[in-house]
Amino acid sequence: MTPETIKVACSNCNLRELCMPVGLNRDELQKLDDVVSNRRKVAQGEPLYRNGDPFTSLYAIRTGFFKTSVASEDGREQVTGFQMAGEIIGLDGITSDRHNCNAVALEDAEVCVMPFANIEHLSREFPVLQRHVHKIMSREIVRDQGVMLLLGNMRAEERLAAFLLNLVQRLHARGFSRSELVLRMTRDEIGSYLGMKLETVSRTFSKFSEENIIEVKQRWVKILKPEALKKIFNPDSCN
Amino acid sequence: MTPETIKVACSNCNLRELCMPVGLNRDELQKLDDVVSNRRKVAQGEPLYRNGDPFTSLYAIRTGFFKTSVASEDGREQVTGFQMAGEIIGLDGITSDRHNCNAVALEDAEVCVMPFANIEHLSREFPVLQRHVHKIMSREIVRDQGVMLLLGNMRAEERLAAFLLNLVQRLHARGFSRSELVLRMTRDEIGSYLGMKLETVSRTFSKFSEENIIEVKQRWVKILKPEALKKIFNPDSCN
DNA sequence: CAGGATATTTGACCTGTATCAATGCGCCGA
DNA sequence: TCGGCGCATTGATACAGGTCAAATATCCTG
Repeated sequence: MTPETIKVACSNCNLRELCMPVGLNRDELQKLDDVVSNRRKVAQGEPLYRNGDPFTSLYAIRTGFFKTSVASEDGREQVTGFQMAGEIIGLDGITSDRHNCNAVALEDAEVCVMPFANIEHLSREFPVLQRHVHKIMSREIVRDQGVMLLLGNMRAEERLAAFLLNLVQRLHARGFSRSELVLRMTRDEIGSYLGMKLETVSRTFSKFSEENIIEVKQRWVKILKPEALKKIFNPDSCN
Repeated sequence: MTPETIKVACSNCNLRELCMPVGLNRDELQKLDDVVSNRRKVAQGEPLYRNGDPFTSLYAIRTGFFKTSVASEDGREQVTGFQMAGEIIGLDGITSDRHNCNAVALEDAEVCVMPFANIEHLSREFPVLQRHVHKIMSREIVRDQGVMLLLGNMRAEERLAAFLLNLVQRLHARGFSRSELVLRMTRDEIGSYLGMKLETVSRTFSKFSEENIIEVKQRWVKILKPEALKKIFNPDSCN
């Protein structure tokens, strides 16, 4: 094991097409290495941070899978997102210098720790990085608004179809299959994200399965008819 | 009309405790004046920007009331927020250099136009401003996640109670009554925001009214028992 | 000031999803 | 290899909120 493989380095990370370094040139990439202070492993089921924790850093996911969630004061949990390799989490903490949600690893994971002070410092020097940070935050806002549309307007089948299409699309961007996936989350967590009960999630999976749109076996899912899913998600896009 | 009243100037804007200038000192405030290129009036019902419009600027609301909304491809609209004086809109446009939602004035309004290039330029010079911009974006993310919790987990009464409490709290921060308000949006728009049908919104208003928690007459609402609303919104906070 | 368009309220009924409950599957540790 | 436990599936039933419809109130315009 050479020092290079141990040292934190965006400049030779294989996620650089998906993660913070998007669009940076070689020089800027070198500089970005300084932003990442170290890596941190998070075991399955363990929190990366919790609601109320002091905010210091953003995290770039190297490996593994996370969920973020908020809770109402009487304990109801809402999953606000599922994050995979190359995605940035922790943005919720900037407003109040404390985290405003929980981030829990759904499988053993490793993240790059990027102290936010470093990010701010460097993005004053590099407009490209500054712009990139702004885009990441804005993208999260747009994503959240898409979830609102889902939760506010769509029916169970539409929600699940949208969810599956979104997941598989993101996985495909990471080199995985376009049609097969292994869910890292429980039916309950899917339900929490989609605003439905776990039984409804299960029933909807079964329904899609009966209609030969997908094949399901517990956490393993194969998408047989992606167009059918798209049509459910967006009735107008038929043909 | 003196030149001063026409010239755009954060340094003597009466919203400076609520808007972009929060926490800036006199010097920084002077600089911030340069960020605002001009003002723009938007008549009731008119869009400030539309989904797909090129993104150039953020907007600080000086007067008036806006709604932002996204739409699914088959035309269903989801209101993603209501914005009032001192709030910043347009953040949705940063990711893709095009706006990703619609912003429509619900009453005659005036906004300060802040070209995003200016904001980025100046926030490279002033860490305080940089931090402030980041906080504004992060706050929007946290707000959106709160809406997800609302849409995913709460029942109609809880949603409307939360909505009213939030509105009246923001209005109070702007010097308005803590208990009386005039809704600037229709039942349909409230319903779209809260993920329920206009009839349900109306019924829920009537229910609160029968229980003497509020008094309603069309758009005019008086909150008689704020604690009762809080209790509905969060069953655990009772006493 | 009249008249039509728009927004709101209210009622009756229906449906999608929640709830409650039982069974089944699969993984992990002893 | 065998329990045991967490997760998933499936069924039966209930209910919150949606849908459809009609009456009423308000606002704008000519």
